[in-house]
This record gives sequence, C-alpha cells and structure tokens, in this order.
Amino acid sequence: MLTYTEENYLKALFKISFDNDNEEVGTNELATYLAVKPATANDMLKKLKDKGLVDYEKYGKITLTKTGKKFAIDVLRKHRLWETFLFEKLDFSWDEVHEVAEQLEHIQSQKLVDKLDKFLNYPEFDPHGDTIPNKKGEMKVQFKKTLSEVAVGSSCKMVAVKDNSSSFLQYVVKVGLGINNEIKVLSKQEYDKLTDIEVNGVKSSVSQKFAENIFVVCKNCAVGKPCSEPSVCEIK
Amino acid sequence: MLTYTEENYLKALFKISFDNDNEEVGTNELATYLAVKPATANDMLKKLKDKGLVDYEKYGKITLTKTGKKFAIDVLRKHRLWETFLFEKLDFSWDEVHEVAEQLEHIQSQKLVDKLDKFLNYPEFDPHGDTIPNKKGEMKVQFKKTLSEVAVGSSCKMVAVKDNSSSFLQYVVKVGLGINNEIKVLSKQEYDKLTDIEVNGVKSSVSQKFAENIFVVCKNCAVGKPCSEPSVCEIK
DNA sequence: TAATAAAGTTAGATTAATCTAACAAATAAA
DNA sequence: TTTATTTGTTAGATTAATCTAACTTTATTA
Ligand SMILES: [Mn+2]
Ligand SMILES: [Mn+2]
Ligand SMILES: [Mn+2]
Ligand SMILES: [Mn+2]
Repeated sequence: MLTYTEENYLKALFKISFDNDNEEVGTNELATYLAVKPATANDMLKKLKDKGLVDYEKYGKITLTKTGKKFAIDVLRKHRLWETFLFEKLDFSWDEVHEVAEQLEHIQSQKLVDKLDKFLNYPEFDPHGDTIPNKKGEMKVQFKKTLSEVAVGSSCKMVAVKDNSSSFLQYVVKVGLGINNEIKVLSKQEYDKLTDIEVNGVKSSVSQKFAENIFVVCKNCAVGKPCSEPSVCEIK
Repeated sequence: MLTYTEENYLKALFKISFDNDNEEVGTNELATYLAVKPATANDMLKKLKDKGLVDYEKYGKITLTKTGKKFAIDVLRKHRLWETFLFEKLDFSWDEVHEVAEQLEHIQSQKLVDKLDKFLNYPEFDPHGDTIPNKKGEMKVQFKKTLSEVAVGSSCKMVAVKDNSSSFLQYVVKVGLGINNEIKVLSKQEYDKLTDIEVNGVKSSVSQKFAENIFVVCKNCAVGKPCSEPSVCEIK
C-alpha cells in the first residue's frame, strides 16, 4: 500500500513526463512541481526506487517502472473521475473541482472507483477535457493542437485546456469559451500576436499566451498533425 | 486546521460518550477504542488540550470543549452523509459503507459537504439508522429502545442497529431484518432468552445478544420510555 | 487499612515527510 | 579548457504519530 505522499510523487512524475512529450524528469524539476525542496524529493526517490516504483541512479534521470506507472495512472483516473463527479453531479464549476479532487484521489477502495465510474456512465474526459484512463489504464488520446496553431480562416472545436489553474479557467469562461465550443479563427495581428476569434456568433480577441493554452481539434488546418483521430495509448 | 488523526480522536471521544449515556471518558478506554496504546492516546490528549479541544487534567477524565464538540460533530456529519451517498447512489450494501466513509469523512471542503447534503436531499438518518447532524450540528434523536426491551405481544419498528460491524450487519440481513421493518414479538424463552419474532409474515428466533443490538420504536410497550417522540439535541 | 489490580503517565526510540546548509557532480559559458 | 552555473546529494534537525518498557497514581478488595 502506498502513502498519500508516494501517490502524489508517482502522479507528478507521470504528468510531468506525459504533458511534455514524454521527456525524462530530473530531481529539481520534480521538486519544483511538487513545491518541495530538492533534498526532500531526493529522499523520496530513494524510497520509491527501493519499492521498485521508479528507475533511478544517482545524478541520473527518473523514469517510472511499469508498476510505478500503473499506480500513477490509477491515481490520475481517480482524480479525473472525482472531478467529473463534482462537476456533473454536485454542480461544482470547472475551476473548483481540482482542489477537492486532489484529496479524493487518495481514497482507497477499488469498489468505490468502479461504482463511481459506472454512476458517471464511464466518462472518457474530465471537465477540463483531459482523458480519463479506463479500468485497464488505457487512455484515449486525441491529436489535438493549441488554438495558436490553427490557421487563419479555419474553424476548430475546443476540446481541452492546457493550463488548469482556476484563474485561467475563470478567464476562459469570462471570454465566453468552453469545452466543445466551435471556434472560428478570423485573423491574427502580426504586431502583438492577438488572435481574433468568433464563438457562437460573438467576436473577441485573445492573446498568444491565451491561445497557447486552449486545446482544439480541427480538419484542414495548415499546421500540425491530423485531428479527430482518436487512438488508444497502451501502458508499455 | 486539524489533522486526520486529531479528527479521529475527537470523533472517538464524542461517540464513546454519546453512545454510553454521556459518560466521562478515560485514557485507556479511548486508546482501546482507537486501537492505539494508552501512551499514544495520552500524548494526543496533551496536544488536543493545548489546542483547546478537550478539557483534561492529569489522571482526570476527558471531556470535549465546545469547539472540540463542534469539530467532532462535523466529522460525524460527513461520515454519515458519505455512508448515505455510498448506499443510496452507488449501491453499496450497508455493511460496506463504514470502511470507506472512514476515509471520506476527512476530506476538507465545506462546499463539498453542503453540495453532498443537497444532492442527497438533506437526509436525517444514515443507512444504519444513525442520525445525521445538520449543518448547525443539531442531531434529531428518537427515544428508541432495543428489541430485547420490547414486551411479548407488542409490535415495533426497527429504526437502527447498535452494533455496526459488518459481520453483524450481514447477519441482520440474513435473518430477514432491515431498517423500517415491522417486528412482532411473539414470545420469549425463559430458559435461553431466545426471542421469537415475526417480520413480513416470516417467523424466526433471535438470541438475547442479537435483540440487544437492534434499535426499535414502538407504542404501548411495557418497558422503557415513550417512543416515536423525536426531539432535537442542541450543542451545549 | 494494606495489598493488589487497574488506570494513567513518562522517557526514549522509530518512521514518514519535511526542512536548511553544506557539499559534489554535471553542464554551460567564457 | 578552465570557470561559473545549474543540478543533484548528503548530513543533521524537526514535527506528527506511533511504539515499548518502566514508573506513578487511583481504585478495588481482601
Ligand atoms: Mn494528491
Ligand atoms: Mn482535470
Ligand atoms: Mn476517520
Ligand atoms: Mn453509520
């Protein structure tokens, strides 16, 4: 059985790597992410190594073992199921769910997870558009791109947010955007990188930084990979 | 902010006292209840005293302060709301809910408790018939008695169980009993204290020990106080 | 009431998770 | 290729929660 803290370290390692094109993770990076000191993370890494959850050599990079990855994905699954529960059933707004899910993700009960999953009708995405791993640990991934990559004149559909901070999420709502909204990219200012968009007939302008944190899928785009091609990412 | 463990101690102090006619609680009793050693409980009592949550002098009895009681009741409220959620919404059986609720009761989010309460339509009793404190900390109490106190020839309604262990709860189901069932007391064997009862037209016999762990309300009983007289127990 | 038992306390140790401060290794810059 | 910077490690300390073993106080009983 893992402790609350061990679970957080494993989840952090998985997320840091997964959200950055499966890059290798270092001690300081991990420590920063978890808001602890490098010395603390270093101690924990030794423990996780002893337990066979991470591959790690002194001064080397950190990777999750198969077992470590399994646990990490399980915590992520619980986190996102709880977020969905709070959002769908208890009327939390999408900027409020994360904090509470950070606690709920550590409740130990396989039966609870299974029942919750069923109660929510086996959701595939959480309120932020992030994929919810299924019971086997498989994650549906979409070939999504950011709004900043969409060519002028194209239309796309918002599917997720990259920045999950409540300040950003509230801002997104304020701008009139939400998951599944159709976004038309009208034009881009070369001078200050502002992007003019149209959502539900309403026009507005968003900054480059903003556009980089909105994930979309679309066809006929000038940049990036084909969208709307869901596939399944198996656990290696 | 209280720790997980501090919350458990406060809840334990409240329950030991409440379930035994508001008796005063001792260190060893508390330790036994929480399955820790007396030395451990003693250390914690000092801490809780420092925090103003218990009244306690060396070698004396332990009582909760007003603040301590408030926290204890809040944990109890969360515990019983979660039990109700698991039972009503996720189809857990009544012998499975306690263990998971022991974890869920420590989730810190006032909003979550309020929303959950609303989602469950402000329930007054949990799956075991125990009263759920409302937001103000008020607890509806029934003048219930045990099945063993009911006179031969009387009828009564089962409202709760005294023993919450899953083995007992499973046994109750096996015997064909459940909350809100009408129970007719047919006869009692003087020799071995067996009680013959009838539930939904089905007759069976239960032991003295069993009968002492079933709470009922009824009119026209020979023993005990008047039933069916709900009142509200304010926080003193 | 004196002996015995029960209840409660203290001292010292352990484990998990964290920190600071000093140090070492690896990488980047000059 | 030295030097400087970044990255990572170690040693020693702290806090919360727990334990064992020894000790003290209170309560019971003979
Ligand atoms: Mn967490
Ligand atoms: Mn999310
Ligand atoms: Mn608890
Ligand atoms: Mn209950």
